[in-house]
Amino acid sequence: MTLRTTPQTPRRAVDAGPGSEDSIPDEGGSFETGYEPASIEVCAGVRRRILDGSLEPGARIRQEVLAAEYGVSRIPVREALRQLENEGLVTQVPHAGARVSSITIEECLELYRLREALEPEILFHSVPLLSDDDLHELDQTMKRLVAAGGDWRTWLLEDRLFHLGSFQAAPMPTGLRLIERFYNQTQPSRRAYFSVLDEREMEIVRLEHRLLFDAIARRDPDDAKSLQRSHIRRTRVNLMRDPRLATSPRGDAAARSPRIPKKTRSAKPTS
Amino acid sequence: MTLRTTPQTPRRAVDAGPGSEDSIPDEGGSFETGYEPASIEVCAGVRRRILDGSLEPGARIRQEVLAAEYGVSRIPVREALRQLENEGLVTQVPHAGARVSSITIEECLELYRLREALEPEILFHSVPLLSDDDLHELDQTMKRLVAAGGDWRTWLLEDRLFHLGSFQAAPMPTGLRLIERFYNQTQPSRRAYFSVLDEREMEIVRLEHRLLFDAIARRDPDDAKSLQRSHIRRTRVNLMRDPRLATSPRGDAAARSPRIPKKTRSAKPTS
DNA sequence: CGGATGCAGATAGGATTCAATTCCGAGTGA
DNA sequence: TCACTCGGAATTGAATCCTATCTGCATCCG
Repeated sequence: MTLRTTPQTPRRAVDAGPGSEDSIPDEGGSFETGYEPASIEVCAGVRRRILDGSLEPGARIRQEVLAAEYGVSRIPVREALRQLENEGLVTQVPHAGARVSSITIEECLELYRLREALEPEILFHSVPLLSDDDLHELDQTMKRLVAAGGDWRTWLLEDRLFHLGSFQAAPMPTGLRLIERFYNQTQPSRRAYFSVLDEREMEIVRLEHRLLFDAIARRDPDDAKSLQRSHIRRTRVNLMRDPRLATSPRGDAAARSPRIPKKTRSAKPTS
Repeated sequence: MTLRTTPQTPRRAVDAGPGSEDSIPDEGGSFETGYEPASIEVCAGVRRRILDGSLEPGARIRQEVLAAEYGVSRIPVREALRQLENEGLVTQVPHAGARVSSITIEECLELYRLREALEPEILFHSVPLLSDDDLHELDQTMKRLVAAGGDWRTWLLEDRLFHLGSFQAAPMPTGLRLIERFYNQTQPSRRAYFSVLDEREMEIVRLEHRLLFDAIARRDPDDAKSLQRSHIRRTRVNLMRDPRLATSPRGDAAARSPRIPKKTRSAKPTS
C-alpha cells in the first residue's frame, strides 16, 4: 500500500446514483490494484441498471446522457457499451446508437438449452469441493429465497445467489462467468416467467431447490447433476409451453434493432 | 471551411498486411450495412494475427503500434482490445498494458470440459437440419483435413471448419459463437497438441472424424452426439496425460500478467 | 390523401491533445 | 558491492473537438 498522492479524480463528484445500489451484485471482476478505470465503473453501473429493471429492454442508451450521469467523457462510456454488448446486454448498430438488448423467446430457450448442458457439469465439479461454510451460506440463501414471496427482485437475486453459490467451488472460472452472463441475459425473461408462476408451480420450484440442496449437502455429485438438469429442463419446457410467454416478454421484439420501426399507422385523425 | 482538413479515410491505405490474409476465417459478425467501423476492423485483424501465430501468447500489445499499423488513432484500438479481452484472446491490466492471453493447461482443460458439455448438444440440434450441400461441403473439408498432413495451420483450420460446419445448422447462434470462441482461445494449445501427435494418434483422429461424418450423413443425432462427446473427451484426456504438455504450451504461464514478475522477492514494502 | 424526398438537428465514430500512472535506469549511501 | 530511492521516459487513461452519418420533420409529388 504505497501512499498515493492525490489521484485527483474529479469524476467521482458527479456520480449520481442511477438506481438502487444493493439489489444486484456487481461482478467484481476488478484486479487487486484497488483502482478502477472509469469505463469499468460505468459498465458496472449500466449493467446493474439493466438487471434491476431501471433500463428496460429496448430502451435507447445515449452515450452523452451516460457520460453526464457518471461525470465522465464519452470515451469510457463507449468502452463500457462495447463491453456490455459483448455480454449480450446491449445491442449496438454503427452510427445508429445502442439499446438494451431484448431477446426473443427463441433466444431465451437457446440460453436455457446451453445452461442445461453446462450447469449440471459445473455443479458436478463443484459439489465435492464445497466447504461446510458454503453449505451453510447456501442454506441461508435458500431460506431467503423461500421468504421472498412475490417480490420478483428479491426472488431473482436469491435464486441467482443460490445457484451461483452452488457452482462457485468448481475450478472452472470461464464456465462460471458464462453462467453468470446467461443469468444476466435472461433476467427479463426470468422476471416475466416469475410473474406468471402460480402457487403450485412456485411450490415445485421450492421442492426442486430443496432436493438440489439435499443432494449437494450429501456430497452426491451425480444426483446433484441430474437434479440440476431436470430443474433447468422443466423450466425451459414451461417457458416453451406457456402461451403468455409466446411473444417477447417485455417490449416488442422489433425493438431489438436500434432503429425503431417507426409507427407506421399511428392513429392520426386530425381532420 | 476549417483548415484541419484531411481527416478521413487514410486508414485503408496503410492497412499493412500483418499476416496471412486467408488462413483464418473472420467471424464476420458485422451487419448488412457493408460499412465497418475501424474498431471492428482492427479487432478482426488482431484476432487473425493471434490465431495464425503472428502474435504469440504473452506478446506485449502496444496501442500506439497497432494504431500506426492500421492507420487509425488509439481510440478504435482500445475498443478492439477490449473486445478481444472479452473474447479471451487478450489480457489487459489498467495502466500496465495488454498482452496476448496464454492459458495454462488447467484453463485449457476447463475449456475442453465446457466443449464436451456443449458441442454434443449443439450437434444434436444441427444434424437434422443440415442440407445435402452442407454434407457435401463437410465431406470436402474432411478430405482437405486428411490431406493437410503435418501442416499445423491447415490442419487446425480444416478441423475447425469441419466441426463448425457440422454445427452450423443448429438454431443456436449464441452457442455457435461460444464454440468459436473456445476454438480461438485454445488455438495455441491445439497447435501444441497437434505437434506432439504421432501417426497412430493422427489415425485415431481421422477415424473419429470419419465415424462422426458417417453418423451425421445418416442423420442420426444421437449417434453423432455420442461420438462428438467421445471425440472431445479423448482429446482432453490425452491433453491431460501427456507430460510434454504439462506446462503452458508456449511461453511461460507467468507471462499472462502484463506486469512481468521480475520483482525478485522484493517483499519489503518500504518500511 | 398516402408515400417518397430533401434539409436541419442530433448523435455516434474518430483524431488530437493533455493528464496520470507505471516502468526502467541512474544516483546515492551504508 | 549491494540495496534503496528518486527521477525521467514511455505508455495508458481520459477530455475536448471535429466530421460523418442517422433520425425526425417538413415538403413535394403521384
